[in-house]
Amino acid sequence: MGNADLRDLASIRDVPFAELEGSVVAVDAHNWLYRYLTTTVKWTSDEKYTTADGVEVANLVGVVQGLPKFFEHDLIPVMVFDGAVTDLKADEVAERREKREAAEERKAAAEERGDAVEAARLEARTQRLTDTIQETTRELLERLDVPVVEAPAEGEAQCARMAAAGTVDHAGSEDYDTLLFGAPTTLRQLTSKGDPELMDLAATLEDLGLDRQGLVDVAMLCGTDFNEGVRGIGPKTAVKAVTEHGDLWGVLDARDAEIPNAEAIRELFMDPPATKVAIDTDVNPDVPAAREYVVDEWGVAADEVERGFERIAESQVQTGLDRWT
DNA sequence: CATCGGTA
DNA sequence: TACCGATGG
Repeated sequence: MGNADLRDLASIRDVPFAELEGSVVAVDAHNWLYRYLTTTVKWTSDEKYTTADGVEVANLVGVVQGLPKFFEHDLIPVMVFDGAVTDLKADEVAERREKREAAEERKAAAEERGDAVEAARLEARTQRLTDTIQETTRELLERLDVPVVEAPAEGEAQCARMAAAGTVDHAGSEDYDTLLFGAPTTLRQLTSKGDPELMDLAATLEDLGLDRQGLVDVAMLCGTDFNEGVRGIGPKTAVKAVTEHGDLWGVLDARDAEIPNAEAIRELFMDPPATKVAIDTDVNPDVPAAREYVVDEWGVAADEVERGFERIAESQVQTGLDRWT
């Protein structure tokens, strides 16, 4: 499950926002939202982002605080939602559930002994995107006129294929799967401060002397979301081995190793389920409607979102003027 | 997910 | 060079 190994292999460089102006980015919505649910909620009380009915609304705050970054830099976000969980990922999902349950137990224990800080920290690990969260996020995005895409399966894959097809300029995600799914470029760190990072597929392949299939094979040897890696093989060894033995099968033969479902996983990375879509990039947020939804309909404290809405409105004025000059 | 200290 | 467990974000 360690695909952080890919960071060592990928060609990544910082790019100033100025170089990205006008770009359309297919953002993995789950990934993006998750950052806000773990960071925004983390150090605050549960009640603050929960309605009287116990409905989680931190996502709404996250969206309002997170989107201005795109608008202010003249980037057009396309939010891509996950579809069905891939069968192959069943193991991984089960593993996550176990981790989550373990974290929930520890959190309960922390609460028991009155350790609020520890409990809050663990809370972050037990968060997940409920149906309500997905639904209210979509409703808000609709009011902000942000394009939304439903992926047939992995959101990451859909983002990557949209980038590969030229439907968007870049994929946007914090992790590395988009590289394996074939995104020519992926923007990372769109949520944090400072300039984003651009992960470049062609440059990566050039550096490693591999083709895309070779890169997928390397990743599979190191371990991906869908398979355990081969014991004793890390990024360096994997590149050397694939170069030497030609492909995944050659390496597995030589080492007398096996990867369950290797054929299917390899195919999944090379040609993942994704749908062709057209994106309307003429985005005109209806800020009053969005504010009404968040504040009046869901009861989020106005001061939590006011600044975000202001920033969105201001950036619209800006780009509106730009269009006439 | 990133980083780190420590081990094999 | 890889693996592991811990930890902060």
